[in-house]
Parts: sequence; C-alpha cells; structure tokens
Amino acid sequence: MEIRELEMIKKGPWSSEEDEVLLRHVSKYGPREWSSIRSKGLLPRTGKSCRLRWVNKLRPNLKTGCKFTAEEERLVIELQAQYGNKWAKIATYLQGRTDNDVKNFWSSRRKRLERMLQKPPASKPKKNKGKAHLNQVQQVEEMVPPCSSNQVEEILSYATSYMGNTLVFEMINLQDLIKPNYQQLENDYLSAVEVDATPLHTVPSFESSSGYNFPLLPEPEPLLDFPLFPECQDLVPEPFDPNFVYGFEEKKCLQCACSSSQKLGTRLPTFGLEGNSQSASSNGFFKDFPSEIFEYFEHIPTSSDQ
DNA sequence: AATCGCTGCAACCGCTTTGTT
DNA sequence: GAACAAAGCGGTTGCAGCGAT
Repeated sequence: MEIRELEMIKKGPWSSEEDEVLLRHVSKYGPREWSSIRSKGLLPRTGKSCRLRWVNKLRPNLKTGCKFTAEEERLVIELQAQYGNKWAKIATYLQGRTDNDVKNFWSSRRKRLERMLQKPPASKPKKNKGKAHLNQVQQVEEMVPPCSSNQVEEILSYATSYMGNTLVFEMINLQDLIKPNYQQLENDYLSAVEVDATPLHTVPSFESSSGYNFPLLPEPEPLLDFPLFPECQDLVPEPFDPNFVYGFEEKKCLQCACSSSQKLGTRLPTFGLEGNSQSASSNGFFKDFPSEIFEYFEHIPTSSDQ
C-alpha cells in the first residue's frame, strides 16, 4: 500500500491543469493544508511540492520572468552581508521576489566570481587561438594564474570583508561593461570624502595558508544597525556609472530623516583610522588586494610605475 | 548545422522549526 | 513533555535556452 502511494506521487514540471487545481484549492482554503491536496485525491503531489509551487510560481504579485533591478541586486548584497544566507528573510525585503529567486541570484553571482578567479583547466583547448580580438575577460583569463577553490573562497571572503559585498559585486558586473579607470575612481572617491593620504604600507600584512599576502585589517564595521525598511529602498546607491563612488554619499531618508549611510553600511575601508575624520589610504584603496582580483580591471598606475 | 559551455530557473531533497495531539 | 505531522528553509540538481565556436 505504501509502495503504491509512493508510485502515485508525481514529480517534475507542473502542468497548467495542475496549477489550476492548486489555485482552486488555495482560493477555497487559503495557502495552507497542503497535504490535504493529495489526501483528497486532487493532485498526485506531495504537500511540500504543492506549497513550493504556490510560493514560487502561483502566488499573486510575483515578479516572474523579470531580472533583478540594480536596486534589488544591491539590496540583496547588503542584506546578505548582514543576515548571511537567510534567503527567506532577505526575500521579505524584496516585493515580488521569492527566497528561491534570491538564492538563485546569489549563487549565479557567486559562480561568476569563481569563474573569474579560476583559470580554465589546462586540458581545455584554447578556443581563441589565432584570434586577434580576444575580449577583455578572455585576455585577463590568459594572464591570471590558476587559483584553487580554497583560494577562490579565501579571496572572496577577504575581499568582501575588506571592502564590502557591494563593491566586489559591482566590480564583477563591470566585466560586462567598459574597463573603468580606477585611478579616476579612486581620485573621485578621495575627493568625495576628503581623505587624508596615509601610506598603506604602514598597514601590517599576513600570509594566508594558500600563500596570499593580505593586508591585516581591522574588524569590518557592521552593516545595517537596524532593520532596513522597504520604504527606504530608494536610498540604495544608484546603479554603476563611472562616478559610482558618489553613490556612497549621504542621502536623507524622507520617511524618518535618517541618513542612507546609517541604513546601508557601505563598509568602505577606513584602515582603522575612522576616528581620524574619514581617513583612508589613497595609495592603498585598491593596490594591496590580491592582484588576481584586480587584473580583471585596468591597472592602476602608481608612483613606482613612473 | 552541430557541438559546447554558460546561465537562469524550477523543482527536489534533507534538515530544522513550528504546531498539534 | 513527548511524539508526530506539517510547514518552512537552504542546498543542490537537472534541464532548457541561448550564444559562441
């Protein structure tokens, strides 16, 4: 008998007829009693499967089939930094998005980063041999030394704690756009926050287990000291543009008169100099990262290059 | 035209939490 | 308070679509 019941359970894609049955059940009883759908013989699906279908596809006001906006992306990044992989919680901040949506978005970004940091296997034939027009990412892949998965994990963890998820993922997005001029960006940032120039070489460093030499940094400032309210989503910095650093400037919240920097920590590095106005190192904002990350982008000329 | 690799997405699985008896 | 069922959650997998080769 139990075997027969198991055999009757259907898996796989849902048909429109099944969706109709499920919708009828929900309109009659509400989004609950999922198990009764099978026990009543309405559908050969588990209650679990029914609930998932409803939550992810049939629920009203879902944003199905439309990509995450820049604001949504930034919000996910900030909230993930605060809550970790609590996708259901994060999804509550994004109208029309499910935990599955958020989870899929995050894992795709993560994969993209891993791909950027890992060289293709040696056995893989060179696709672009003899082609003069390698795109920028392919050119970079040629230059970047191979990383182990541990190293990828380490770099990702380090980079996000160093400068925040927002900036790391912003940079990942850049590979699809134009190479930014980081010297210009850095100058823009410095002028925006009136930073004192303190040589980064004064920052102590450590060698990681996988051989990277990371600057030793203070504990990152906490993100989001209190819950971010959906009505404050407009405070999220603008989508990337060459002057993106201005996205970190303070904005006033119309709802509660607090500032955006209070609501959304940007975790720009301060090198432990936060007590000294808004100091950060002009020389070191980018250059002391593991070079594997930054070789995807335009090299920043330094005084030693000249 | 065929193949390959990447991407996004839907759905499943196993574990945990919550509610009920 | 224990036992059980239902619901919820996060990780993972499989697949279709698409662009590049």
